[in-house]
Amino acid sequence: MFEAQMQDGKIFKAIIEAIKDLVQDCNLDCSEEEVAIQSMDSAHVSLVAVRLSAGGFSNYRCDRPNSLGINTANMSKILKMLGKDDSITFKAEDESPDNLTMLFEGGKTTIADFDLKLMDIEAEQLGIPDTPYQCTVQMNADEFQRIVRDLQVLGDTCTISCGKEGIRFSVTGNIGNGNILIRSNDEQNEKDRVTITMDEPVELNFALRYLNFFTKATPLSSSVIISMSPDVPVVVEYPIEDFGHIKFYLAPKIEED
Amino acid sequence: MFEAQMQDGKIFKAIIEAIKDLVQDCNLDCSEEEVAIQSMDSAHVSLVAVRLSAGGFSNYRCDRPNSLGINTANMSKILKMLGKDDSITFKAEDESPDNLTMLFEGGKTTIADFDLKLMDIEAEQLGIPDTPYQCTVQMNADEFQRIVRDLQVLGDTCTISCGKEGIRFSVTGNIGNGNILIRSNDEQNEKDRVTITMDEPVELNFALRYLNFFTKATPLSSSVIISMSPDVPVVVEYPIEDFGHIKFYLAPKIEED
DNA sequence: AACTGGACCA
DNA sequence: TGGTCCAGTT
Repeated sequence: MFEAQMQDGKIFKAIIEAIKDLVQDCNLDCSEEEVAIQSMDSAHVSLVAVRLSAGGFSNYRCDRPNSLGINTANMSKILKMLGKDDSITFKAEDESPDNLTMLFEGGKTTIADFDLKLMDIEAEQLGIPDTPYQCTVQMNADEFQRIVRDLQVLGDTCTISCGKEGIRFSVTGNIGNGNILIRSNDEQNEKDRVTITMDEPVELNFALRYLNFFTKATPLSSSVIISMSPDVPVVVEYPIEDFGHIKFYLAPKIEED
Repeated sequence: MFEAQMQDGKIFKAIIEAIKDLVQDCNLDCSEEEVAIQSMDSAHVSLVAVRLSAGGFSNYRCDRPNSLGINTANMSKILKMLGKDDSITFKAEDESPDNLTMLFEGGKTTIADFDLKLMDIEAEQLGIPDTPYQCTVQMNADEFQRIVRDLQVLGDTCTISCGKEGIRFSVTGNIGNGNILIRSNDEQNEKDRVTITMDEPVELNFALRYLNFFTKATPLSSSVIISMSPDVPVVVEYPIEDFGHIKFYLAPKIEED
């Protein structure tokens, strides 16, 4: 038996909205410690990893590790029916369940329950090396979203350079070039603070198209954490309060000479 | 001579908006007691019945019963010009009038009047049995609208089950199943109150497409009254304060075996 | 599917 | 008056 209640259901809704453009089908990997999602996007370019630790749920029980294969578009359709302040209770059988049952509870009078048909999804095992990164930047998530959206009008590829003084986003395109520099600072209010932790400067190129997909997770977090090392995928992480995080991985473009 | 003034013209506008997707042409049946509309929808699947009692109008005079055949789309176009707080005064001749004249009066300075061309519409007489129903549920109209809209993503057919404890809306579809249960209650504020009056439980299937058409009448009323008996059409009624009601009838789908 | 404008609600 | 939600549009 798997059963877990999330008080603030819109967190789960936001997660599904954040990944559904990248990932068609994925497993909810439920264990005693967490509900996790790990999946390459449909084009096998980027990777999504979600962690919802058991401690964030108000009730959590998972007798046996289990993978629940969902179609994200269908899940999204059902979550459209989630009320403003509804909680979600997830339920599934232990042995190869056919359905994931979700209870939406809000006002006292209304209870909605939905069965989402599950599917078998082969779990490609994805080794994510947990190595330290050469540069890590924490900044406002809305600002990151705006930068990535804005720069897309100039070109497809964004150069992200991280040094002590700050992080720079640069695009070279037909109509012109652009540079946005975010300076490291120590603002009073956490929202505007920009924190940089680094050993050596790093400069890497990325496809703006994918960075834009990642920023669909912006509603989940006030800040975003960008981690880079030479020649390895960048990590774009949105912490999810009480639960864990959603992380996106994207390999750098190789410099064309 | 027929002449009637409706202080709050947007009630009539809302009625036309509510029925114009179902009914192309219909008669305004004017008598000493009321203005009534009765019509099957174009596909002859459902039935609309409106009653506006003479008492709701601020001036009412109907010398002779008369049927004014209108095209709802054209009526809607004229009503688009109704001002925010305008009253409407309807005027028509007794003997087979060619036009229905409508006066829109709001601020003291502006008066608009429009003549809508009338047409002859054969009045198919529609016997609506006025039998008591086995289950009657009164609930919030907005909530009913939301449920019917939401469930449409899961499938075409909705099972409505009414029992003592509440009313349940269920849909079975390809991507999964859904159940929304509204519990009978005795809320303080009338808006959230759910009242169930019943002899025996009833369970019937309906086309969500039509239930959705009916909810176009939601702006007319804070609550909706759903009445069901086995094997007869459901009645979805929106009371219209001071005037009467708009009722929709829809035959249940026969269980496929 | 994303964006937009419009409507309703707080 | 601003925010949110929904429907229509590209």
